Amino acid sequence: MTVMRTHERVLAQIEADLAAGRWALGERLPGERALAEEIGVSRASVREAVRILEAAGIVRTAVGSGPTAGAVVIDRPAAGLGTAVRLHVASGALPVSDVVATRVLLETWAMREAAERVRGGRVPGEVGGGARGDRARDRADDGSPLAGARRLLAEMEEPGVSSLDFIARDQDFHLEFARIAGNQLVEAFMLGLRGAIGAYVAEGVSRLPDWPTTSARLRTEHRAILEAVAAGDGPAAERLTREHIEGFYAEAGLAGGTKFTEAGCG
Amino acid sequence: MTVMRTHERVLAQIEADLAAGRWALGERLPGERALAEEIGVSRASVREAVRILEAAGIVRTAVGSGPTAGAVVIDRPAAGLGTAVRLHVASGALPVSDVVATRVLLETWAMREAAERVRGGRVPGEVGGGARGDRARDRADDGSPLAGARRLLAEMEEPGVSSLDFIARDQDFHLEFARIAGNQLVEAFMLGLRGAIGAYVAEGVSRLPDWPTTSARLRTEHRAILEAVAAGDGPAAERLTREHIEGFYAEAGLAGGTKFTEAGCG
DNA sequence: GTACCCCTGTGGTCTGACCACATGCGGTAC
DNA sequence: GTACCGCATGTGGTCAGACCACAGGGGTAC
Repeated sequence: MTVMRTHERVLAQIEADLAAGRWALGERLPGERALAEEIGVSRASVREAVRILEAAGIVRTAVGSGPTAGAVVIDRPAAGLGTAVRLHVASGALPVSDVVATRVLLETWAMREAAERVRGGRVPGEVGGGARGDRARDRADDGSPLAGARRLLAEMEEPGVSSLDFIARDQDFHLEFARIAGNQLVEAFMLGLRGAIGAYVAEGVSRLPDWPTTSARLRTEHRAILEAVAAGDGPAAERLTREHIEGFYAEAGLAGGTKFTEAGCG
Repeated sequence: MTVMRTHERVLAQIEADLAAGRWALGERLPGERALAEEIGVSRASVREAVRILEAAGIVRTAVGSGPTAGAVVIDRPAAGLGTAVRLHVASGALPVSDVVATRVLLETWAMREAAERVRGGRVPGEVGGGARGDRARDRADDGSPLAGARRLLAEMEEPGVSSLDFIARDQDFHLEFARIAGNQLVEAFMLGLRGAIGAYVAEGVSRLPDWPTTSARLRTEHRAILEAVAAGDGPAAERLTREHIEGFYAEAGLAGGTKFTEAGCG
């Protein structure tokens, strides 16, 4: 039995308190000084534990005074997953192709699941996942679970939209179906992967020979995917999504979908 | 533009150096004091950055002297992913049911991909993934890519094997196919999920009414999966795996997720 | 040649201090 | 009574310096 380091003891204590429900989402942890005295360690050790919590997306810290200051319990699993993936890609041990292949795997699953849920009427509500609050979801809900996706699609089809704006809407479009699929972990992981390979995607876009043509094709594919989901056709949604993503990465020069195609997942 | 905090600057600097290949796998970072002076910050800030790297599975730290001491660059993405998932489950924002569903998703993909790769003869080598070294893989290689899986299967079928040993072999059995599938990120994520819900699985096993009967069924299912992979039958491997995992969680009372969360976190 | 011991460098931890910041209270001017 | 202003307060952020335990390696005594 090895002796725990001090910051590990602090982390374990906080984790246990979290599991016991000591703090709800949005509530504040005690101050670093108070926490240090409570556990009987130095403030530096508490800070190291808080750093890990922050990197994992469990808390966010802010200076100052008032209810928004201090270490607030949040829920951003994507932050932690994305950080870990990004660092491993940077260290060179994790190939980008594996990251892309994993993204394809998750996205195709999410799209198929979303279609099945639309058909079965089991679409989660807007706030069903709790106060995730990663971004304002202020779309006007016309009653359809696909209203958000349709709005993003319309924004992507506006004339004169920049490639950066297009990519951002594109990613939100994909993420919207992950939300509909109703698995928070998959949604978070997709968001994390997106952050980890965002730089590579942007670089790939800059190398595209003809962006207007590419974006037009992407718009057509998006609409086909949306209609497949709306029709509840899971297999079609999955196939279209796989072709959509692999086609983009192939055109952008990021080989990664090839292996997946050969695997015949679909 | 917000000003980066000091430990974030340190982390960004180290990440850039990692991406530039300043340190290879197994090499040591400069000492904390040297790093602090090099970047022009205090040692405390360097330590906070190192904590994040350590939690992400990028480095491991050790005291003392010699080549093994200090912050050594490693490659354990599962550590970071598992930590983040585990903390979010502890905070109550991430339902165990989502974690289980994600595990099913990844495992069925890996099993299908493994089958396709076996058929195509594209099985990665033993050390293809680099010095991950999560566990000794000392099986005698008889030339078949499934030798490791067969050995684990044989160990699970030995008379008198304890339930804990069985579960450990079971998880290694599943992980073996993730390795064959050749996606390091999927393999790492499966390992991380396993760590995050390991305690819940152990508890579920203890509640099983009849372990000998259950384990006998699991052995039969394992053998069927192995043969499907060996035959290169991806769809069959995927179907058998899904039934295998979902059947186990259902029998262990974890299918609902909600009930299980109450049992584990209450 | 061997066994021992101390020197050195590592991370681990603590203490105490100061800073920047955001809030909210209380005083003040009108 | 109201509106405004400024400082007290508590927060995280950062730093400097110190001491400790630990593991290795080289020098020394035999």
